[in-house]
Amino acid sequence: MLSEYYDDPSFGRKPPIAETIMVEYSSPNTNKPLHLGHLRNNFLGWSIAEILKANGYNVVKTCVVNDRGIHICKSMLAWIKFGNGATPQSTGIKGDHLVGDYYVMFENELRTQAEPIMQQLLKGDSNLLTGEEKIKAQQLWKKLQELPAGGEKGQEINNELRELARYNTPLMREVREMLLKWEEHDPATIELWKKMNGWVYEGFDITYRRIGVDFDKIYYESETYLLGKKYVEEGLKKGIFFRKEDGSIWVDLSKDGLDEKLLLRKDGTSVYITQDLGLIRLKYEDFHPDQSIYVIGDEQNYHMKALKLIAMKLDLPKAAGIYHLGYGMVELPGGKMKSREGTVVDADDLVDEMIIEARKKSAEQGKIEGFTEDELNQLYEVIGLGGLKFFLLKVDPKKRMVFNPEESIDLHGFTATFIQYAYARISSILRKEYPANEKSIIPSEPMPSVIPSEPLLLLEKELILLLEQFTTMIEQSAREHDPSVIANYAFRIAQTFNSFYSKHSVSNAETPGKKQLRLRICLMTSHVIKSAMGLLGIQVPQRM
RNA sequence: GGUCCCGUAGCUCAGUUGGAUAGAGCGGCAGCCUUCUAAGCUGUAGGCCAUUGGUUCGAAUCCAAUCGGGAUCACCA
Repeated sequence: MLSEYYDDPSFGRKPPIAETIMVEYSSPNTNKPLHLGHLRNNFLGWSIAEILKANGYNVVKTCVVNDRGIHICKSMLAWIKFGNGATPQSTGIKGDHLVGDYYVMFENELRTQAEPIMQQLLKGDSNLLTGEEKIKAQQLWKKLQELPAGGEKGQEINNELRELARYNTPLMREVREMLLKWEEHDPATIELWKKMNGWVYEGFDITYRRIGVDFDKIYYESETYLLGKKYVEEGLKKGIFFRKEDGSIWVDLSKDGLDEKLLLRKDGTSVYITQDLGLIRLKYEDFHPDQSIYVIGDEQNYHMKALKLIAMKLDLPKAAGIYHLGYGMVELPGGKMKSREGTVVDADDLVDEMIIEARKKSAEQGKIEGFTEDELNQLYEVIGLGGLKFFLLKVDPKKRMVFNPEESIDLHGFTATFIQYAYARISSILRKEYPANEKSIIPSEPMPSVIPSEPLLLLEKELILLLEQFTTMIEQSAREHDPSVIANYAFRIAQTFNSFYSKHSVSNAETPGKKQLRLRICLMTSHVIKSAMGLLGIQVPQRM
């Protein structure tokens, strides 16, 4: 094994096969900047795509941007009301953040407007409401009177009342009007929508580039949200779906353990799942994927299960190849992230912080001699960003995880830095042995094939056995859709190498044969580390 | 209430196609830099694998129940 692959940077990867897999991930809304949860999604999606490529698949990375709907209208309305013509240029604020700021302003204003209505409702006075809502509010209020205060049920009703209050504010009325205008292609509304979305995309681009994430194809919901209706008609004809008295169209999934699911509103407009069905077809026409992986939070398990079932019932192409990679929420040590409490960790801020921290810690280490300013900046980027990616990818995607800021910037233990450090040490050895090849670290002349006469030492053997497993790991991580398999593996390699390194010398090996053997082990280890980390989207430095 | 996921060391996590003394990292304690980078290495303490019952020669792993945590069940997306 060693003599065959020691100098093969692509060791572990498989030859291409004629099978296409689409990986959909990231899929942001355009009313808010990216946050910590999105980072887990992005890193996961990107890494899974790489892992599948390493298994020989043809991979198409896609992103479905949710660029339309009431949420973006909220930002637009707040901008009209409070913006005074502010732009990213005039304020110096990154586009996605600027738009996000107006979204927050909208929510604040909404709360202010809803409060007096809520107070009225709580007094049992629902005269501010009309029709069905008035009746509903009265019913809710009566129920509330019968319940003990502070109970869970009471809280629920309270929330429903609050929803009613919010819904009936002038602000919500305005924003709904705006959405209607958008749907009627009102030129001014569309223009503003395009402008503000444009700002968001500029902002997203910067973030994506920075975190090293990209896509082969981007779909916009504004272009796809009307798709899928004809499949509903089709399903209706085939008798898979049914129509209720009010005209809405449903599918009964109770035989499959789910409930009835709405597919088309009574007014004939589509819902989330309708456009998803359309998108399946569109994706198929564009790329003919054999499998389609959706990287979406596990709170959508139910939705994705329903989507797949319906697609199978409709006999959409490759419906059986739909796979939902549902990942758990990222929580903070104090609990969930809540925008209301301002505990949302912004993606851009977090990346900045990680890099600053990398700089600080490097200075503490006192290891910055002999680097140019550019090299240092690049190194901090590699360490900071790598640390963040590794932290989010090292745990099983399916599980909820706790993001501890202090732990995430740690450079010791089960971290990217630990592995990067091992790589830098190997590079240092190889640099010394092959000074002419500092850049490539690959010797220009093949090493003489020396069959070691001495038996392998324990750590040499361990390391070789571990290296041999790389192919298996790549297979396993793809099969389980789990980059943490690779992260764990890379760590074990680095760990074993560090032990080996401190116990046995390479350049001053006991015999020339041993030296050749160890050089090969080193070379191969460095290739495997670089390759494994590459699958996670993490770079490794020659020196650090 | 129905469905689904989770519960392993003080903390964060591996291990779950059943197999030998349950593994890492952090944190604690004790050591190691005149030899290839100490962002490292070595040693040590710390666990009734939520609980109870079952299947089995054998269970952290499979089954059931219970307790605790979470998600979801919208004419929202």
